[in-house]
Amino acid sequence: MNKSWPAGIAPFPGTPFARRLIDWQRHHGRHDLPWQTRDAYRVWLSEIMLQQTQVETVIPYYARFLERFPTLESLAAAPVEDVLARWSGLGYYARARNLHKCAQAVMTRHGGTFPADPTLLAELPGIGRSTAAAISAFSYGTRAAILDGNVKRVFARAFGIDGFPGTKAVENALWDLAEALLPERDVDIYTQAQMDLGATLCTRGKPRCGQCPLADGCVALRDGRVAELPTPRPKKAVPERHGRFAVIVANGAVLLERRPPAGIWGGLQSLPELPEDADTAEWVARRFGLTVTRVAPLPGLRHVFTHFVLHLAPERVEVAAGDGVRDADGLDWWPLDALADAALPTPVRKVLEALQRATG
DNA sequence: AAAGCGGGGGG
DNA sequence: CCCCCAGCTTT
Repeated sequence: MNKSWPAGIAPFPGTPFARRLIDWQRHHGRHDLPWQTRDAYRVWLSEIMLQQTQVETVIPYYARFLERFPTLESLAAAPVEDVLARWSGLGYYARARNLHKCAQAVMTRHGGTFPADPTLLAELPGIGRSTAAAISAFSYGTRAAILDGNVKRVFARAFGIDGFPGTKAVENALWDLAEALLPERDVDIYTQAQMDLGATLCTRGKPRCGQCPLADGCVALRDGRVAELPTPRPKKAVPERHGRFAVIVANGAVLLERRPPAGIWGGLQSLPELPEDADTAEWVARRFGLTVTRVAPLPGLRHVFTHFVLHLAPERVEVAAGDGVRDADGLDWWPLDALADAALPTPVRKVLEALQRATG
């Protein structure tokens, strides 16, 4: 309340910033997104899915997820494997593991109801300061500031804020601004307006400044700096890694191995990873107690992560029918026609779907 | 091919 | 606390 206006930042001329956004939202914002309810469970689910992921991508996942987990109770009671299976393809799978933990925490700590206080929300797994504010504003009308990528971009341009928003100093300045600009009322509309303005007008490339309600006060537009703000992340070289994966097939099923709970593709089902120098047939025979009848390379795949590039080299391994697998913990023979139900990362899904198409 | 997108956890 | 990590889509 009554936060002091940040130093060196000029207020918007005439109509205040928040008023402009709220007025704009009523006519030009999005009002028909499937999670625009006051149901905190649905709001929370959407906000977690929307972390690092755009609206259009989220919509089908959101629908399929709610179909399987219609209530907080059903989600909390489900095995984490089922949660990961419905998350498969969305990426950042720690979000799904935290989502599941969070559902259980809300059941035990809060009696099955999400708290309205953003501070309490932010103590739950997977919910940080911005997500907590969004959930409480949308679900309960709480007066709390968000600061997501859209807001950072709008602020950086509108107020001419230099510096990469990932650095502590710039981020602190943006949070101060977010708090100072927060309106007294209609915070839910204001919050949606910031997201919608950033997603539909003040986009990264080709922003539509001609339609922007902030145009007459926008520092970046005035100074011809729209294209250079916000300041981009400093570039860094990404290392390359190589991985060999065994595609062990028998009787129309493939052997999947659950990955360790943390790290890349944590908790997901994947293909067994071959050691760099191992002889494929020998390693598969020893590791799984299977009799290998044939090994053949499959087309490789280049998969780009933010911090490294992974070259996947899959090898098709045929084994004698009727062989059982030794050390069955975390291992599953998965029918190729049931891949839709598997908790697979996208590149592994690609490899297996190509194989399924090839073998019919 | 490069950049964008919130939060968790380790050093 | 700061730095690194994670996976997909869009441009």
